[in-house]
Amino acid sequence: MKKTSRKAAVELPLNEILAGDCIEIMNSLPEGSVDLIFADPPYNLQLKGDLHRPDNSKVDAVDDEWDQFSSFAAYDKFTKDWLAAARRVLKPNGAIWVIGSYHNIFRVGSELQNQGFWILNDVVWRKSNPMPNFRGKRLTNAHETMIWAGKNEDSKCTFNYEALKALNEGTQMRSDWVLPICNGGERLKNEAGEKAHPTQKPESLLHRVLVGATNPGDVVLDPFFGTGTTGAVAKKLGRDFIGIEREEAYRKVAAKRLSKVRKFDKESLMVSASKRAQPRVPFGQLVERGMLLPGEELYSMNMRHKAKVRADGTLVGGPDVSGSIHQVGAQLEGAPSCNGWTYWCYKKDGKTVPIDLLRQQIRAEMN
Amino acid sequence: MKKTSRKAAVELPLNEILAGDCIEIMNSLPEGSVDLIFADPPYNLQLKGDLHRPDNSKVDAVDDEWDQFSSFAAYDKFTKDWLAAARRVLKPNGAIWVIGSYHNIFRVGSELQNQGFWILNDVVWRKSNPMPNFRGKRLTNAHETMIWAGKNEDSKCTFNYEALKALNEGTQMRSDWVLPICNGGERLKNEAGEKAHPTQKPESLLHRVLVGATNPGDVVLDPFFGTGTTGAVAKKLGRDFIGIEREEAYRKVAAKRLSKVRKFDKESLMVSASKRAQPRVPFGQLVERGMLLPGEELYSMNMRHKAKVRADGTLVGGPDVSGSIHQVGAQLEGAPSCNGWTYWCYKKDGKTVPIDLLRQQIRAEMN
DNA sequence: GCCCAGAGTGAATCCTCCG
DNA sequence: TCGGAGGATTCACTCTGGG
Repeated sequence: MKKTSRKAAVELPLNEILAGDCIEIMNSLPEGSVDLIFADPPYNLQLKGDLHRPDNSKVDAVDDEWDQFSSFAAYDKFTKDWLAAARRVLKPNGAIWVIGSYHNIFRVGSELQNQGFWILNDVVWRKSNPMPNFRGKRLTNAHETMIWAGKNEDSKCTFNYEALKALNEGTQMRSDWVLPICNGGERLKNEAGEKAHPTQKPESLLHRVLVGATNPGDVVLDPFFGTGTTGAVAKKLGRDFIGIEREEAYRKVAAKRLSKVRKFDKESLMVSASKRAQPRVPFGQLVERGMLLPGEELYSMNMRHKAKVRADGTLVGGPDVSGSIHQVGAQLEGAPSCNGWTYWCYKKDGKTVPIDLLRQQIRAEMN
Repeated sequence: MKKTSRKAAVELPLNEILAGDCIEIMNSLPEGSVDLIFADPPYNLQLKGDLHRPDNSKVDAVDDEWDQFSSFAAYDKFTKDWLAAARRVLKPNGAIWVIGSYHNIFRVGSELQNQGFWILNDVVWRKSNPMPNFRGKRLTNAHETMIWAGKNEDSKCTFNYEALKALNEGTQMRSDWVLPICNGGERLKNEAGEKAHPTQKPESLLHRVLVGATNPGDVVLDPFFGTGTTGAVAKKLGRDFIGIEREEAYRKVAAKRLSKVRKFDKESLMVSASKRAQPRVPFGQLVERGMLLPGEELYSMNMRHKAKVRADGTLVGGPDVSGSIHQVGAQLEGAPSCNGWTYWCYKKDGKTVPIDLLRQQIRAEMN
């Protein structure tokens, strides 16, 4: 761990719910100290009158005071201010996720781009059990949109490709996620038995976000903490969280919820890693260690080319064709690049085997 | 039919492809004369270097001159101008559909709202066969977003609720549509056998839009006509169209295409109706949804082996034994393959129950 | 004519370390 | 900071050609 991050960690109020306005509080936190922000800002819903189901029961609409904005201009100013404060507390390689609906997400997305955030993906949360459209005047509003953006164009954001691929049973995770809405036992109730928050997000959604975009020990900030879904999942997954919430009622519910959450054991938090994380093995080492001999011939995967190993770990593939395993492979194939480890094979007991097997052998010994 | 609409219909250049800049041409058309606009504007992709597939083949990038803008400001001005012209030609109860990706859709959506359009839904086109993310650095970009908006807040826009419900096998049409991308025989080629347009949209998509948002005899305008998918589907469905296209090559391809289209040609309908598949449930979803917890132990059917669940939906069955439920099962049994769904059980109230039960639960929810 | 293996391809903001 | 080299990375579908 680097000294700077250790220092920041000491100053940060970790695993707490901070009371107050998120813009003021974020501005009071040290600059560049947070790995990830997950934000579920007010949606600026402009509902006209009450909405009734066909049986005349009233739909419990999102009409709380905090969700009323007089105009797009006011909402835009609010968005601009909290995004700027959020950007300030992010580490240079930090990222942000914002969730919204068509009422607000276009304003948010535009402002993200205006401030220099770099959009990595927009992600659709496809609700498997949405509320139907009772009036039959529109399509069933069955999804919400999340924007995933880096602090800058060149931010090296965390992306656990292999872990998300594993979550999706071996094929790349797509930008559309099918997950149920939060209800049943997971949906928090207040003392009166009503839902404690109008837009509580499901933990499954946050699980995927945090597994994919953070590592254990990372600091995750949620400026609109609500009932604390972000904090609950962060705690379970061994990430630190900072929650900011203005409403006392929500803070109370969230605090109670978090006190009951336990972290998963360490082994289960390990996640499938990519090859990129493994130590580099120079091809020359195979020759030095006698696994391949100078003068020995290698064959291309497709058996169309061959090349000879030299004592210094380079290959010769013909007149004027020599260099690293990658360079010679690329040159023979007329390709811009080539992974020599998977391209070249050697003869072993009459069979042709990729040289990558020898690298794996060395890597195994290193553990 | 009202007198005004009869008059406008006479003056309008119906079922033609107009050559030139869409802003100028729209401004030359009579005000308030069009029922629906479908627009597929440039996305402003801002691609940098080349991209290669893992097999070293080069991805044919969308690098056409018409998609180049010098800045967000330039793109915003373009958006503002064409949307204003579009709004002028719309009837008071007219509506617009705009399709885009995260590169441009937030700019478009904001400007729609700024000009007074009233968003009715955002609709996600979930591609059943998208291009993967070849470098494994992001999520597969598997969807595009359409915005459906009325000219005003109080526009009475056409919405054929029952027709869409029928297209969706009797249940309300949702805001996410699963449809394949345009390829195969539908994809138009030029004389050289290359794709005639880099971003041709599938007819199935337009079929749903026009069935849901127009009536026979309505006038549909497409200011970025391209190869004329909007016109082709409009003609099949007995709607009138107005196409505007700047590039002569596209106009020629579109004209040829349209000459072959016959009214009530039902091909595109078949595609959208027939696309139904048993949803795949990844094991990882059981973990995300908290049906199984990271750290929890699973037991083999025969009770000879056990394994621990990890946060990314993989199992650990011992040192150097980890991977999917299927892989770990196969490895522990020394078998070439294994159906993890029926092989693994979990403890529930003291009894061991196959995890497949949990999958069935999820599938049941999806219907 | 049928089947199967292999090649081709799609709106994409797609690498990282070391010197 | 920049340039060069190492080397990691793909899903669903269509079409073509050979047997």
